[in-house]
Amino acid sequence: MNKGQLIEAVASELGTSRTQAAKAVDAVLRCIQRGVRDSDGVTITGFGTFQKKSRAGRTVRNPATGSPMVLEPSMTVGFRPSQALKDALAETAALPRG
Amino acid sequence: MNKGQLIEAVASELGTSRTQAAKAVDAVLRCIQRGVRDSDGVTITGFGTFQKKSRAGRTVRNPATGSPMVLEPSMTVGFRPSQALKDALAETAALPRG
DNA sequence: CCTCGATCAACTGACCCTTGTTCATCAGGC
DNA sequence: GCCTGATGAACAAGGGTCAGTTGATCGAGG
Repeated sequence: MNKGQLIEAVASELGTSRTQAAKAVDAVLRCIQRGVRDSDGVTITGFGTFQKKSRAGRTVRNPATGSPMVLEPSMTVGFRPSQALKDALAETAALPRG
Repeated sequence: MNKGQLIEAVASELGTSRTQAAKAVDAVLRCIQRGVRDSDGVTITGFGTFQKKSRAGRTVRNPATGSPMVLEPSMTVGFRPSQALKDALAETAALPRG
C-alpha cells in the first residue's frame, strides 16, 4: 500500500474527498513527525509508540569493498506496535476460514 | 506526546475541531493498520514504511528467573523511517547554531 | 517528469525481546 | 469534569536476530 492508497482508504473512512483525506493524512503524519522530534516520542494507545532513539556508533563494513568504516551515532525512529495492533495482524495471519 | 495531543496538533493543522481531528487521526491509523494487515506493508514517501514482519521462533530467557523458554514465531510491525524523517529529527538533535 | 524507494551482497555488533509486577497515566462515557 | 477500566512504561539480564553500511539500477509514485 502506498500513500495514494492510504489516502483513498482514509477518504473512504472519513467520507470525504481524496483531497481532504490527503490533507488529513499529511497532517497526521506531520504531527507525528513533529511529536517524535519535539517530544521524543508519540504514544498512541491501541496502535503503538513512535520513539526517537539514538543509535550508538559502531564499526560497519562496506559490503562492496569489505573495508571497515566507523559509523557515528545517529537518530532513528523506532516503532513499538501495541498488543492490539499485533493482534489485529494476527487476525489475518491466522485467518483459516473467512 | 499522546493521542490527545496528537489530535490537538492535527486539529490545529487542519483548522478543524478536535472531534473532527480525532476522526481523522483514527481513520489514518486504522487505514495504516489495515494496510499493514492486508497489504503486508504501507510505504509512505517522505515518512517511512510500515511493514508486517514475521519473527522467527527462538529461545529467550525469563529475566526474572533466568530460565530459557521457547518463543513461537509471531508477527510484528516494523517501521523503517525514511531519510527525510531521520533528517527531520537531526534538525533538532544536532541543532548547533540557530 | 524525476526523485524516492526497494534490492542485494558479506559482515558485525548493537538492540530487541522475553517475564511479571505495579503505578500512573490516558481515554472514554454520561 | 470526574471516575474508572485499561493500556503502557520501567527494570533486570542474557542471547539470538536483525539492522545497517555502499552504490547503481529499475520501477513506481507523487
